[in-house]
Amino acid sequence: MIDTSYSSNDLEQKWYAKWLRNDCFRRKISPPKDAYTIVIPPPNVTGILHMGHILNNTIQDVLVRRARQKNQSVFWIPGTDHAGISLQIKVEKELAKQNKTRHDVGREAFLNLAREWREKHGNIILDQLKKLGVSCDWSALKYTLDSDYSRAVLATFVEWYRRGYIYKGLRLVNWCPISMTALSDEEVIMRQQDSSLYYVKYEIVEKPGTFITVATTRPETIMGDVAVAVHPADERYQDFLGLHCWRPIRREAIPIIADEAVLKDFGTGALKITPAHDTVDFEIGQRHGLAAIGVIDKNGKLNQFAGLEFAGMDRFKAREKVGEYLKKNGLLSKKENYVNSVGFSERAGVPVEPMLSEQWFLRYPCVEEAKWAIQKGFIRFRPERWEKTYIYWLDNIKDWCISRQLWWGHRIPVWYRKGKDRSDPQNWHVSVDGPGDPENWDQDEDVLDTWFSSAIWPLATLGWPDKEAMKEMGFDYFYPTADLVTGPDIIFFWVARMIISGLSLLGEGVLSDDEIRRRIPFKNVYFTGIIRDHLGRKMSKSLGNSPDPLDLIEKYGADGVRIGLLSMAPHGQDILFSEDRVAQGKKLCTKLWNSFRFRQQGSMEGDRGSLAAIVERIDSSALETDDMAILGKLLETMDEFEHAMADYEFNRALQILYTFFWNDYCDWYIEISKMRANGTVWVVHDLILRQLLLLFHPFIPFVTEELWQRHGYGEKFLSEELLESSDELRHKLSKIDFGKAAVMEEIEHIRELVAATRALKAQFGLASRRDVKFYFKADSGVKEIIARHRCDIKYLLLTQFFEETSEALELPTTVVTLGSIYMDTAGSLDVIAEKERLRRELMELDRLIEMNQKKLQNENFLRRAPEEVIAGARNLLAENVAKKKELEAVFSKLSTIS
RNA sequence: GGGCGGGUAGCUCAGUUGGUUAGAGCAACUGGUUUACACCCAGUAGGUCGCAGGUUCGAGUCCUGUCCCGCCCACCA
Repeated sequence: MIDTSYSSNDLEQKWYAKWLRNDCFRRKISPPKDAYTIVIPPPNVTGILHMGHILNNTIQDVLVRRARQKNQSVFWIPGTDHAGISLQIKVEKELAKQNKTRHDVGREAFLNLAREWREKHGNIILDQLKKLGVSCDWSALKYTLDSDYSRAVLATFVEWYRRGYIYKGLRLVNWCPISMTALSDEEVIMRQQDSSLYYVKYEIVEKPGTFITVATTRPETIMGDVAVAVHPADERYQDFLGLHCWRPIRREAIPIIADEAVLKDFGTGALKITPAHDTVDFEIGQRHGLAAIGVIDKNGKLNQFAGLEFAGMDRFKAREKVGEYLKKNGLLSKKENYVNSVGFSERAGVPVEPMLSEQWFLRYPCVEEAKWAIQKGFIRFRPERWEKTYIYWLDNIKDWCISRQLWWGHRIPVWYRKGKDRSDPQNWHVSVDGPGDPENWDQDEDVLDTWFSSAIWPLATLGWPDKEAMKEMGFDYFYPTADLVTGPDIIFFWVARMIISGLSLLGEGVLSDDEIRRRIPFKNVYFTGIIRDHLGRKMSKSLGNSPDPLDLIEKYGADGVRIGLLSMAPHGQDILFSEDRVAQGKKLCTKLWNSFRFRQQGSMEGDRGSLAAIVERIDSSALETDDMAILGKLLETMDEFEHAMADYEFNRALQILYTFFWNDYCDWYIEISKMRANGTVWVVHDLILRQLLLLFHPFIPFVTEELWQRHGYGEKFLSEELLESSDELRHKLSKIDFGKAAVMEEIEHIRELVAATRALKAQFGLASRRDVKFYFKADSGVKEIIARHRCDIKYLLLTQFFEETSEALELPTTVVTLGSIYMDTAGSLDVIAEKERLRRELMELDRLIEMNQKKLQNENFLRRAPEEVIAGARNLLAENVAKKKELEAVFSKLSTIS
């Protein structure tokens, strides 16, 4: 006999190693089987495993394992992402400890340090994933800086450049003064901030002594002002249009212009125009042919154009100083507290500086097709609502700044002819391999945004664009992938861009629907929720509110963690983490383990090496209603389970399995089988347990594999076993006639009877153990049913005495569908208390009866409600009336006693 | 400012297209070493389904309004 519990860690390590050794997760290009592909969202090499990864990868593993069970040819592609800025910052911090910057060591040495770091730490997260049991094909492991992957990234750049989607331009970009690089709009997060609104007076040149006042939150950029703008229809300022005013610092005359973009009712209605440091101003400047004067440098400090007094000063310090300066000179009419939104750098956590800078941009290709793919349902989002977010983004899409002033990443494959004008495309060389005479060229210093490389993840992991590699990886077979599992926070960063890349890069020309279907990178996107702590806060390192997943795995087993997390993950909703749920997951595994201990009580003889063998052993003539009911329930459970899984509702699917396993199988069927441990019963157990292992396996792969092997269910690994659908199983069990005896209903009634009687006993404060006598009164047709189950009933009620009576007894009673039960408390009946109990129950019955009567007297209801609803109401009424009659009979007898 | 999601038992959540008496787990309480499991079994209690209207024979479910909580987007400087 096995132990009452098991060591999850030993068992999990053992099976994972065995699965790998036997290539269980290896892809096989095997048409005509359907392919089922998932690309893992590549975790950052700088990251450590957190609860989000656990949830995300558990879901993928469930999908993938279930696809294998359905005889699909599975390919789950793992990999990691080089994490551009994030890793670069890490290495720079290391250098800073030695008081060095990356420039001190130089590009090559720096890259070597980064590579070393990645060698050392980069694969930790993969090992952690393995602990979780993920069944990726590790032979296909990809890293975004692998040489073939890098070539794919560069090829993408070159191709889009060739087609005119990539261009270099002088634009206002989001500049991070800490990381010293440009950022995309998506990497800027808006935050509310307490700041001040300065009202600054600009003197009119043509009317000395007259002022126009502007309101600004950024006085430190005044030195870059090139105009003051008002709304063309603003009556207050009509007289000033065409005039000039003095820039208050670095005094110079600047024009007063009119532009529609100015809001009349904000501040004073007059706006200072600083094209070099504000997006609106930049556009206004463009419209009016104004110059742009940059007064802030790349490091966030003011430059010489800010004037000697402020040059070299940090921008926030300068804000204060300029404020003081203005006040001193009587140019500050007021300063008020103000809350506004400021764009912050996602990584560095400081406000980004809008800055004029020459960068590479991508004008997104295939934007309309990318919308179409969703609108036509070629790609489906779950939950669907995210489609709106996606479409909205595409509708408002802006060109993507793809160059980064970093070293760690894919270096932009553009070379400039030495000594020539870099801004002239005539002097450019753009190719994957570079020019043949490299000595005459300088390569662009910048690298590409990490997300640029992530955008081709589903393509490049399958070998694209190398024809040979694509063939070897089975591109044509495995692409498009089936499901993508990720968080909605990266719809723009990643999901949308992958869709665009797929659509654009797998060919040119106008896309037909069929062509779109061929090119999309995935057919379904499942968006997980965000995991929060019990207070609803996002889990994060800085808050320290995230449990270490490895600790959880240590404590509850990977199986427990997986199932616990899934059970608290409602469809696409945020998840409040609770360790209790994980503990519950572990409990389920232990319970499953123990149900097999029970099975071992019986004879282990008989072939259970296959479903056919087990079915063969079933002697259908020996089956009793209990057996048929549990088998029927199994089929019903499988039906519901399949539906839930098809809808990606994992927690519901689990709940369905859980209820069947725990309540129907363990609490009921196992209990009653103790009364009749014969061969037939054990075969039924074998069948149920086999199916349970298969059904649970995608969720808890380890413990199910262990039990599968221990009980000799087959030659193969459970991980490689197919699972027949409920219909197929129903067909295989066709020799059993579930329909003829309404067996499930019969068992339901018996269960109701037992539960009600137990409750009756408990209500009288009688110890479960105490043997009490019971009588039952039932109609003639029903007596047989009770008689058939008398043995079970007696066992479950822990009584020696359960006999028929033909009339109502003056004893505590409960009325169920099959009849009335009376409990003989052996003279210790508290008549008063019992009458009180009955009175309360009768009141409740009266309420229900009245409700139903009213309903059934309503002509509209009778006319309009569907028949089965009316029939249901009638039944209910009849039942309750009968019940009331029974209880009243007892009640009146009790009355005569007292 | 626009959009989305949520408000159901003390807690975390289920509740298909409106239809029998609104469910589960956890926590609480009561009783149990019943020959798989105390990581267990049996039972009890706990809800005016955020609020107000409306549609309907019938509303947790549909409509309108409203109040909270959370998220995303947005150039009021």
